[in-house]
Amino acid sequence: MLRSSTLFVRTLRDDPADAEVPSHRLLVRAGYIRRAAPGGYTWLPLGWRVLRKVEAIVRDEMDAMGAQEVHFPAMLPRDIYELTGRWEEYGDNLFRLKDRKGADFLLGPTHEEMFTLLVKDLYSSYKDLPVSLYQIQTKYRDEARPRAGLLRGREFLMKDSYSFDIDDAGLAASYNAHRDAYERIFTRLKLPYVIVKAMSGAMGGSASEEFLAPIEVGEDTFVRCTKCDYSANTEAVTTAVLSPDISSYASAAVIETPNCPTIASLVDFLNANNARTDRTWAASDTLKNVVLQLRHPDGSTEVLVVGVPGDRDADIKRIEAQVSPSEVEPLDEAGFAKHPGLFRGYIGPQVLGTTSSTGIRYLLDPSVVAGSEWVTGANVPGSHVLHLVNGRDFTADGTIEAVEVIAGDPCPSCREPLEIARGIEIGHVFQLGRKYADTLGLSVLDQNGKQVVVTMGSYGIGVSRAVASIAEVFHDDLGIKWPRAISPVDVHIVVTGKNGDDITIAGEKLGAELEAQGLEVLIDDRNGVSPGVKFKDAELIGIPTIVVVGKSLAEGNIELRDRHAGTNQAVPLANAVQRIVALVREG
RNA sequence: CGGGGUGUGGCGCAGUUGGUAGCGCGCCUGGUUUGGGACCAGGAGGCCGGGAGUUCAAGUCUCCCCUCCCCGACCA
Repeated sequence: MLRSSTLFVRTLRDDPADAEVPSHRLLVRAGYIRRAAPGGYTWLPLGWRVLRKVEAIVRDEMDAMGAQEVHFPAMLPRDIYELTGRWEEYGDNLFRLKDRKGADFLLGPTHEEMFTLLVKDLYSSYKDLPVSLYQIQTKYRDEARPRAGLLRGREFLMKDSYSFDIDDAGLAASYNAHRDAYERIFTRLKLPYVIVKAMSGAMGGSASEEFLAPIEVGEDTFVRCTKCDYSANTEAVTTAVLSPDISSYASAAVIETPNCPTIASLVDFLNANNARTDRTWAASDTLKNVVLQLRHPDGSTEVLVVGVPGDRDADIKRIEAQVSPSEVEPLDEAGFAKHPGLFRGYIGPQVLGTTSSTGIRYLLDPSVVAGSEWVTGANVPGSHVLHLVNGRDFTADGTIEAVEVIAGDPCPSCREPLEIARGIEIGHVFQLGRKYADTLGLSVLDQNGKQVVVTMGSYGIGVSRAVASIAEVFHDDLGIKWPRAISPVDVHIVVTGKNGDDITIAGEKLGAELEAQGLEVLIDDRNGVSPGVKFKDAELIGIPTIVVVGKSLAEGNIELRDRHAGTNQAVPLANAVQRIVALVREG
């Protein structure tokens, strides 16, 4: 039985000034964690219990799906990360250190290399596969900006697992097994989640999904459909292509548009000098050509123009995700100087494209559909062209998802409006493919005696982050409200008597009986502490079931308080054990 | 890494034109209290983020560095 009188904890009456988000504030205030270093936290007894319970659920489900637990060192030699180029690639985010001989080491930010090499070390036949391995490990990343307590630290606990298969079908099965296990884990943790499509980045084609807990203080932005179950990271959203709204089939016509370098000035000019009869001109009638510069990994650069509807902004991050590993930036003055054919504000698709006069690659956002009609630059200062039809008057080199996704955009799956929300990434499942196996030489003999490169998946759950996310979801103004499965104990008994009186004796006896039934009990046995203080502490600490043994004992009752529901009911002491045990067992 | 803010006992804060540090909570002792963060009395606890400087004298002024928080960049 944990006793408040001796438990190593101190609750704070005031919010710590440096904590902004609720989970950070409450975990510190209730005595679960203490900051020990920039981005590093000490787990106090109550917090450590919660962390271990989350860990236990993760372990239980990983074991149940057939993955096997291993454990690597956190401190790893440089040469292994040199093999995949990640010693350099990871940049400043990697914690590096030297041993006494001057040899380089790092603190592992993730362990793909180690797992790959371990399997290579031990296995060499298709008969050994598939296999899934995992560990629950402290990870180190020298984040540019640790924040929000446990939500983004520089040292954190993560479950990472890796699957190894002989072929794509096997990988898909391993991937789905992990995905299912993750759903069970987050369900048991009572952590709400949405599974969003994520970018698979440079490797291309591989499936990648993130588990996000929809919480406002989260760092990830995602969209979800208000009607169907579509959801995606904003970078990974695909545009719903609608049929073009063609109002006329007039021929393209160049008109003079002096002093109209921006979309707004152009629209105003058209409405004043070239009004249409059916409606007014709008920004969405115009085609905006955004000039970008790609910086390729080899250091070379390439100018790229992206065409988007004039009422929408281009989302550089989204574009970048599709051209990764190349980097994207707007073309600067010096860049424009090298392309005299481009007149800023008057650029039109007639001079764009790899086969055009400029030879500049030209891509269109999918919302610029074939057959749609636009007002756009005439490639002469002070002139625009009307009725330019995609496919009739110009073509592009292809499409790229380019516009900034906004609330109300149509869902790619059902066309209903999308909404935008924030979330915390609590899990990620990813079909890695053969990237690591290739570079590290992990292959096995197949049934024909031929070497086959193994295909891998990698899967992560932020364990310490999950603790914070749960506190983020389950709290109120008074404190935390733990879900039963991960509460530091099952029952919090508040005894409001004085040492040695009937109330204290009854409370102690109840605690012992509950413990005999296998429950974990915290009893507030502090002497001389007023009931108000004990109630406040109990609410702050947030054990889901609070049992008050106090003045109602005179009528033979105890009080059963439900921290989640906020209810308080009198229960005869004689039935207390049975009632409480039933409550805890039913979860 | 850029912008803004911040740093004074465990926690929250005050500290004037430079004069040698204070309040509330918490903690200790004694007493009175005991159903919603009690009261009285007496205590302990601070290199005022670090360093350098100006000055007879620096929490306070100057310079450099660091921390934490927020926004952005970054983030398997």
